[in-house]
Amino acid sequence: MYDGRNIFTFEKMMENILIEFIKKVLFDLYKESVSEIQLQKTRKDFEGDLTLVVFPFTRFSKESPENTGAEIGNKLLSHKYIKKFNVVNGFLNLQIEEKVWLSQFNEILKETNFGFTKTKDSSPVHIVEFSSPNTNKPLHLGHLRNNFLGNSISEIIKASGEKVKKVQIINDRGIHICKSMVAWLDFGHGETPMSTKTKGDHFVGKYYVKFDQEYKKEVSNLVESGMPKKEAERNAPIFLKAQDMLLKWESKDKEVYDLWKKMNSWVYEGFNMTYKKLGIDFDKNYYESDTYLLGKKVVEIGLKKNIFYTKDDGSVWIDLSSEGLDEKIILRSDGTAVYMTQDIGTAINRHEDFNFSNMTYTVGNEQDYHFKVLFLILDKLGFSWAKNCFHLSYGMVDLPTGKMKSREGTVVDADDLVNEMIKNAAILSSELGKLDEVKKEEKDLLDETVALGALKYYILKVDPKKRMLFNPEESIDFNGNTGPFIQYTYARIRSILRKNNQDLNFKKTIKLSKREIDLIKSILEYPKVIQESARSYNPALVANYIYELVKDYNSYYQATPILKAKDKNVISFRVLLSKKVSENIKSAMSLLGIDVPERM
RNA sequence: GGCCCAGUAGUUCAACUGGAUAGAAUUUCAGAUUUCGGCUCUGACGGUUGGAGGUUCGAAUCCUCCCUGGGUCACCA
Repeated sequence: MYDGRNIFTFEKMMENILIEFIKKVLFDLYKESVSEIQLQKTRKDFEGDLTLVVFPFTRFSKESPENTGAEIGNKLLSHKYIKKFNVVNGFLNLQIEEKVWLSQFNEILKETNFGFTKTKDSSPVHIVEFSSPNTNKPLHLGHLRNNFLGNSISEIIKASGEKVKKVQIINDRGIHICKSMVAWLDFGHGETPMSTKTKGDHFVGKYYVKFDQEYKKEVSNLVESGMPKKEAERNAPIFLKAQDMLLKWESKDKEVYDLWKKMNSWVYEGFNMTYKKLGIDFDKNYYESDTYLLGKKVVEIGLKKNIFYTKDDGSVWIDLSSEGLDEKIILRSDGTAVYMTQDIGTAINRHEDFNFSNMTYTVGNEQDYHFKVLFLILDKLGFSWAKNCFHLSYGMVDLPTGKMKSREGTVVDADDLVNEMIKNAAILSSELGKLDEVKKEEKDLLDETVALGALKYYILKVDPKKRMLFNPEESIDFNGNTGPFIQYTYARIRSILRKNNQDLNFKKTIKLSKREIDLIKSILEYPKVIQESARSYNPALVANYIYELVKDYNSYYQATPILKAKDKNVISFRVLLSKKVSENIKSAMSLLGIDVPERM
């Protein structure tokens, strides 16, 4: 779906030119028309830029891979871009003329948003759903992976040339909210987030926990007085109160509704603080309390098309057994909507809102089955866009102690974690003492930038599909493959740029070192990384890319004087090269939702 | 139990989607600055890619069967 765009990627351009030439050479040599040519980047430990795999040609060359490679290599030398070649184990490594790299570097110097594909009016709209919290408790570590992923993939898809709308569906209704409400009425004595100086979502979360405690107490009391456990669980007074409250809510009982609004507003206030700190925003929020009624629409469509059927008790179902799945309920016998109903409704609603061509749901992999069914149903209902819906399914976040379990109190709270990280960043930066003359507010901001950089990078560098381990001790480590390591490299380049006070012009006669060619090659890879990362819904590719780039640069920096180089021409080139690296770092980090500091 | 996903250095992650001698980080050890920011750089140690077969020029990657861990199969979301 990303085909057909004019993407400025050096590799692609190069490949197109060379592949045609290679085909011609092959035909001249062996009278064979080969359609598939594998041209890849040369691995670092070999000499060369691009590598042609020659094994497939031995079939008709009737020669050893080595001889075949040499034969082809000799012919390719006549191409003006090709300087040298070598053959190792049947891999033909081609070395590109230096001036090609230099002229490419000159090209991208003119680019302002290098790597990004501009969106046009005609660009497709892509909806990305993420976050989607419940309003009965604050965000935790799992939400952080969700938010970082969703936000990052949105930015990446945007950079790849699509229009992106970030949305979330807020689960603001249901029995879980009623539990918090009941507990607050019974035990809250009218206290509020303001009166207790508590963040709203934590405040409401406290009562959700309180409910659970009371509920357990009541259940065990009932069991002690002789009631069977199951019965006790259904008849605990506080539980009955919550159920009653849900019914009142659904009938829009004014008192209940007002309370619900009040408590939700506390939660939203808390969420907004967290989102703001995380640097995350949405183009549109959907609320379950608005969308749960959409189910009716869905049911009508489905019944009319004979895709759904009604059981005797009035519940509505779909039979997916012919697809290897099972029967799935669409509407309860009492006419209320289930999760699936409302998801179908919401999807339709969103298509009406945005006329999107793609929609991506960022939701944990425990819901793989749900989305498989959802997309299948949408398809059966005849929505052509159903095939462009995608579940960005990500693995769970584990702790060194194992799984996060709310019952065992091992859930890592998002706000706590972020604050902890900021504290650590502050300690570390004061130890280093490089910012002693910087103002307090600026320092605080910096600690936040570094802390969030560490956290986001730590989480985003791993493949979303994979379950990951969150080690609190390692996450505050700022050495090695970490966000702050990258930020530091950026700050160091910025420091050079501040110090340089000459005009930046260099002659094309300049001689490039191997490290410089490698850096130029790395810079040129960026557009491809964006496309690849968008196509595979994988921000980790961007993270890996930055890390490689930064490692290469640090190594270069260590070995090469920049401002202290021999002549102005060389200084100019090296400063510009550094500048371009810093721009790529900043740009790529922004795709991960990470800021980079001028100094740290 | 059926279905789905994962298993790679001690640990945490990579591997350009079937290509070369499986790479980084971390840990441990040994080194580097009369130089632009040492949160830096260079090197060493560390692997039967869970196991067994198969496919082919070539497998961590594809197929089959096991083993291990997780998820999911609700008129919950």
